Amino acid sequence: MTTANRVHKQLKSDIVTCKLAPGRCLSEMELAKRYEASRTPVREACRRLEHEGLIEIIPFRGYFIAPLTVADFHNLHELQLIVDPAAAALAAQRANPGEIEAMEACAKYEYQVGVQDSYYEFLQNNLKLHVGIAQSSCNDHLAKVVASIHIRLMRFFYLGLSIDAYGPVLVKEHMGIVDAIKARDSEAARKRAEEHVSNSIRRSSSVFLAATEVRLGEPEVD
Amino acid sequence: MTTANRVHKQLKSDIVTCKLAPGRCLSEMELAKRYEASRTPVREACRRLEHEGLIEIIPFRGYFIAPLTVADFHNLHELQLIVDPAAAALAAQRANPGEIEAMEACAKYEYQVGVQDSYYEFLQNNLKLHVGIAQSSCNDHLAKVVASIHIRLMRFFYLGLSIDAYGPVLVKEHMGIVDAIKARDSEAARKRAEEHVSNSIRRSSSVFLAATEVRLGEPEVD
DNA sequence: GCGCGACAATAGGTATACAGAGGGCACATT
DNA sequence: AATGTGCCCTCTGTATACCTATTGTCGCGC
Repeated sequence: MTTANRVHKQLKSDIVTCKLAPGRCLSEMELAKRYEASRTPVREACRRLEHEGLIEIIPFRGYFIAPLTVADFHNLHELQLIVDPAAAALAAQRANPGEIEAMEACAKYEYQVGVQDSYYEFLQNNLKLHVGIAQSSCNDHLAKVVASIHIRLMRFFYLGLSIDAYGPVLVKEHMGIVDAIKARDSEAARKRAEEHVSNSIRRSSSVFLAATEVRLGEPEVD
Repeated sequence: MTTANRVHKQLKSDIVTCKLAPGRCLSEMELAKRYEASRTPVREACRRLEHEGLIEIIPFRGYFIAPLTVADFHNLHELQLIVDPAAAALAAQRANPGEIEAMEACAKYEYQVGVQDSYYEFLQNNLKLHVGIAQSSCNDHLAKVVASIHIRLMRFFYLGLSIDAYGPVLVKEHMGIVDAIKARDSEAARKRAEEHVSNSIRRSSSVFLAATEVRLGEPEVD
């Protein structure tokens, strides 16, 4: 593992989990100190994260943790609604038994309302499930797209925008998708994935609309 | 324009147009000389291209122009079949007059059979059309995905795998999509885009199957 | 008092020196 | 003669010094 890889991994984790607030401004030196490395690997990590949409770089100005906007939230969900159902349909045709088993394990995890750690654990499982389904499509390019979308959406989730008493419903929807894949029913998998994403959008938008874009995207005063 | 940007742009162009053969091995110094820069911006450009799927980096070993495989060709088209029709459908709802005008200009370009330069010109217009439609969807994330897919597919086209007497048919299909967008007919746009991609796959696969994966992915002996 | 311009401070961009990992070649041993 | 081991060379990864662009501030002039 090179230093650049390590910094990338740690920084990515800190951004996705919102330990580093959206909109916050950072300098290379600051990051170098934080992760105990020199500027070169930090730069490399940041460039990668820029491409992943987690950091914005303004030449000669600085690095900013990408703000979370209502538009992004909407567009990411719109895109998810396009690719996730398609991935589920392909997975139903191509997933191997081991992959299906892994999906089931992720799908049945339910968070305990009010317990933050279990919510974070749930988010990790949720990511693994969605990405796992996409990987089972045997299409790496599709899997990359799905993973990229989900990573960006997770930041909204980590901000607590979707913490709610939806636990049992989510498990039910997740299991429904996995069951369809297990049954090799391509169209059912597509339909259930589509409904799941639609429902997620509906569920989270009510919470999300309460939060103003300004609050989310605002640079941290520090 | 920074040096890194310039190198990225030039190198990308050289890879997409297959001036640098797929599978070819390159060193940082080699690239630095070729583009008259030092290693730092070359590294940055290469890392970006790695993320774009045009270069493969093996730690401590070297840089390779990403090989073209049958699997990639298939997977990219499969993904295109998922996102392109969706983008066209959204474009029909959201494109503004200026964008539609630009689409029409690209769509009507027809290459002259046998004239290589006109084929290359056609490919550029083809890229602009597909990406333009995606951008008209007003969903940046979707547009990025569409652009990424098309850039990778272009390498196959530049290898001459699809040079054929399909010119008039292509123009007709392209115009069909644009007309549907212009008429704000979302479902027609989706359907025509889907048919267009399907047809493209069918047309190119006959040519492509003749070329063996080995020949394409083989590292250049130099 | 307001505005324009120059300068200094800051921070990213680039070049380069240095270190460490991998592979290849040569020599020795079996 | 073949194989294994060890050294060396090359090329990537990292650190750092230097360059340059941007921005904010200070001062002068209108």
